[in-house]
Amino acid sequence: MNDLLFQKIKEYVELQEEDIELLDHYFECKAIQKGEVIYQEGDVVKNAFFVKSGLFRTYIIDEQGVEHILQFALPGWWTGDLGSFISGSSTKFFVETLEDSEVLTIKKSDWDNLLKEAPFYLDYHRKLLEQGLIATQNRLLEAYSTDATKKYLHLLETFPDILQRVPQYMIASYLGMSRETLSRVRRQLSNKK
Amino acid sequence: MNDLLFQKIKEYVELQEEDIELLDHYFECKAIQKGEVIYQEGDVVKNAFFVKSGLFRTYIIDEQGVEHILQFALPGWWTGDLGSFISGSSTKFFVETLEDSEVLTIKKSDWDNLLKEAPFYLDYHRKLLEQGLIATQNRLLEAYSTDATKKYLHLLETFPDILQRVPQYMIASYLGMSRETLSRVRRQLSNKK
DNA sequence: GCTGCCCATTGACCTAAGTCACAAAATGAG
DNA sequence: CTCATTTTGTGACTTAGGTCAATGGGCAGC
Repeated sequence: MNDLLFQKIKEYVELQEEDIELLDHYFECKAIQKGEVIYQEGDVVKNAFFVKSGLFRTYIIDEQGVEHILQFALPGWWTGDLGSFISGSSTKFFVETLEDSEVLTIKKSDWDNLLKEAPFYLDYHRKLLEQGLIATQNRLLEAYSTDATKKYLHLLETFPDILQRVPQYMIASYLGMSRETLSRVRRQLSNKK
Repeated sequence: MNDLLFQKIKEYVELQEEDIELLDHYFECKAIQKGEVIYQEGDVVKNAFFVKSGLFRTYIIDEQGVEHILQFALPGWWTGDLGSFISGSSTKFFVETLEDSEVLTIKKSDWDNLLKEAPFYLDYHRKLLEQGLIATQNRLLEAYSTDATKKYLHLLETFPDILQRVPQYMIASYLGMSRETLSRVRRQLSNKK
């Protein structure tokens, strides 16, 4: 069942019985194996993905061939590429599972219907966007005003368990530093204790 | 009149005659002098601001007392602090005019009414949030994957006129570099030509 | 036409983080 | 259990960009 989705939506808006039926109608559950790349650079993203279980990463490969991780998506989060999904342009991102995962997917046309038909969904989506924008702004400020150690400590506070689930070099990429730097940050922190 | 607001909304959704009347009813025009700080750290942001003319900056002051500019707002843009406005929490930001400006303001309760009563407005706001989130994600990736020269060149492409209107040290802050670095980047670029 | 102030430039030096290269763990497949 | 692959740790060195301090230019107010 799609309990997690309902629960997450309820954090923002009220849900009636018929709303739940509508969601059940539109969303499809799908299992995805660890290591699968569900979208890559050049693709047009035609589905939205709600993570039901497992873990995803979204990353870009720059001109020098270096990966930069934009997002990890844990259960209850959305993943994909909003820009490509909305506009139909091709994406610059790669979206990949880091663990065996389950997602709820909805295709673009159904998504648009849902937004049109279901005010509660529009409202939920809007509030989610607001939160997403605020969070991304904060990350941008962190990128500009904070050194490597503080970025790492801040991540530990906000996602204490991510370290257990993701290799360090991906954490480093997410934080915008080299894996060597993260390794040294960790050593310094453990020496201090 | 509020033509610019109508025009910007029309970029995303259709507007009927009665919608325009509704907007006229809710929004108030206000002139703000150059150099005025309309919100500062600790305030609760109680209005949304649509820039009709002039120029704003939104910045933060970090623990070391250094300013970091998050946004310049040109005519047709919104400014303020979304997080504080939505949640009623106090803001970490300073919002300041860089030129004599005019804004359309709307207070929180009216904003909420508008979202409730006017589907077109909800839709407009949603699409604006989507664009904002995409743009901020791109800036974050740029911060992590691009050197000082490329960041500057990219800004020149996207806002060719901003340089004429804003002191260089603010551009540097917006780009996440020191004013000295920006100065050297500019010298190198002019030497190359 | 002065006087001050703000801003940009420049040089000298410093430092955080990146890069490279290699070694040591850890993980996982058979 | 073993071998291969992935991931992490470390040292030596490089580098982009930051910091500090001094200089000079532009322009507003008088």
